[in-house]
Amino acid sequence: MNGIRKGASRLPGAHADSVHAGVEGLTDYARLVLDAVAKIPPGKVMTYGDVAEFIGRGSARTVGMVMARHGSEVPWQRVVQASGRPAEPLIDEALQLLRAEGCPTRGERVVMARARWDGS
DNA sequence: AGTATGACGGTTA
DNA sequence: CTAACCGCCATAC
Repeated sequence: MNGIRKGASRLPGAHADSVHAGVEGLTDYARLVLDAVAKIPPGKVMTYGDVAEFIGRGSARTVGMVMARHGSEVPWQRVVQASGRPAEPLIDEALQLLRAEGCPTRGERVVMARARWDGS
């Protein structure tokens, strides 16, 4: 329904789409990602791909980009790779935080079968 | 308009 | 298990 998407209802002078950012200088997409991550319950995790699917936009890659820039504002440790392993530069700290909140782990990875959150 | 990049994911070897 | 490849898509330039 409705074809209008961009253009219109935009302040004159603004470039367009996601630029101009409303809060914290975040793009609309970044807000969707961070909002989703903030909803993951303690002890549970979502993969980058899960988040993209959950918000219906982007991909695992694009979610990773948002997390790299603004992840510090949310429970970033609850977003892991599909393998259950936290992203490269954060493995140790992420595992430490996850174990502290009761997330099941084995070695350097989260036991996805038990900790993966479906968004319910 | 295009090109390059990246806290990814899945497949194949 | 590791490594290479390709698809993915918002952003930056």
